[in-house]
Amino acid sequence: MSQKKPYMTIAKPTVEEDILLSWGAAYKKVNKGDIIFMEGGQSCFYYQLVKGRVRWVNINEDGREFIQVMIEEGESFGELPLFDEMPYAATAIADEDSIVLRLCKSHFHQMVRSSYDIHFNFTRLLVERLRFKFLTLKEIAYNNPEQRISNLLRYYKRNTSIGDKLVKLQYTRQQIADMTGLRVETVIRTIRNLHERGALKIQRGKVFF
Amino acid sequence: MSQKKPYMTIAKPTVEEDILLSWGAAYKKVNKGDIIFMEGGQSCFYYQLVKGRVRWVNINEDGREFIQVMIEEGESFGELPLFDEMPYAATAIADEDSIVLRLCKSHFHQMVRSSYDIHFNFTRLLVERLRFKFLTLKEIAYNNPEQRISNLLRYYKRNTSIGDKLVKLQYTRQQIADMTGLRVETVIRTIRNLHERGALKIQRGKVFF
DNA sequence: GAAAGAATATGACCTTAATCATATTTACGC
DNA sequence: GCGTAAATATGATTAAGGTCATATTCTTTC
Repeated sequence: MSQKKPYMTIAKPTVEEDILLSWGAAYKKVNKGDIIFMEGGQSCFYYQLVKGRVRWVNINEDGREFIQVMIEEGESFGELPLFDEMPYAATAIADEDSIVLRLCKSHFHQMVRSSYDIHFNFTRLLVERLRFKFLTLKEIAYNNPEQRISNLLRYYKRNTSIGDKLVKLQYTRQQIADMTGLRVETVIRTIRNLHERGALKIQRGKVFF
Repeated sequence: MSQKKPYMTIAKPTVEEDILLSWGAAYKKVNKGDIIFMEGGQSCFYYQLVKGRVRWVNINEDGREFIQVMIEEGESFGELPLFDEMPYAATAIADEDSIVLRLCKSHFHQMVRSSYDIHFNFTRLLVERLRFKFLTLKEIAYNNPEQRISNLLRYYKRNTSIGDKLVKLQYTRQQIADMTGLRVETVIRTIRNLHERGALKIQRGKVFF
């Protein structure tokens, strides 16, 4: 039950907690389902996830979500507007009860200016995110559901496990669908197929690979 | 004929030419179709486009291209590996005869370290590219061909023209297809429809809007 | 451990864009 | 201006994934 969750960590803790605190950041508790900020809104804060999980999504007219990034512990989010003064590109929603660190915009800018290393970490983070987008985009543009899902899983595993021991997927089929632009049913069917062909294992609905 | 081309400029000149030159950058001529660097390869240089156009693409097993970014004059490209030491995420091909500025990796790092503003410009560029990826991804994931294409055109126009005077699209149908993950025929048909409904104009095959 | 609510599963049918084939128009070199 | 290559156009057919409806299994809570 209280097993260590194998998180999908795209980046290491962006900024050390104590550094953020020294610049005046404050902890904030958010409940599952809470909206932290909204697509199109103006930005006032830098956010970093301390505990929990946040999904960073676009929501279309029919209420369908597209998950742009799953934010895991230690990762920053909502930093785009802090660098280009544009509105938020997507909405941040707590995927589970979470704790975030929040630093106001002006202090954030001072902090970035104060240290090459901190600044470089952000540059690096953006590069990693961009790389992931390059990958996702070519997947979605050219591959069939099976390849899209397989490659997402491969990526997940690479960022989640050491060695090649079995990993339990921490996403629902719906979330996979929302990350790949497919429908739940298609994801379910595809994962079933992969299971039948031995490419992964389904145990009580959960995916292991 | 020699009209000023309304380029799609996602970013302003990333680094001023004379600054690059002072750090030891050298001009290099490339012919239309030349490969500047290849996906998966190791990176040795920073590149910036002086003249012409470069497409930055993933190519799949069947030889189909997916255009990740169209690089316009003044923009940098291939900088991802310089920040994260990973291989190139895509292949850069000269879309027309072009001139690039090339700066070796170590000098690039010194340059970035030397000036907060130069560093910040890169951060900003990455943010803009990331924003564009967010946009493209949600388009591709959730919209039909018509919306994908319309939104691409809208984005093109915003980055290309001042005011709302008519713009001539500088992309072929094939390139639109390679940017949206659709097929040429679909793009052709969709643009025809848009033309029929008065959303844009086709004159001798060229698109104006 | 029973009930309620998520999440997963599965079948039948339908729609949309891909595919393939071929024609026409436009651009370009000499 | 003629010939060739590239780009655009259009019809017929197909297949892949979406849609809808419903069932089953798993998880959580009291």
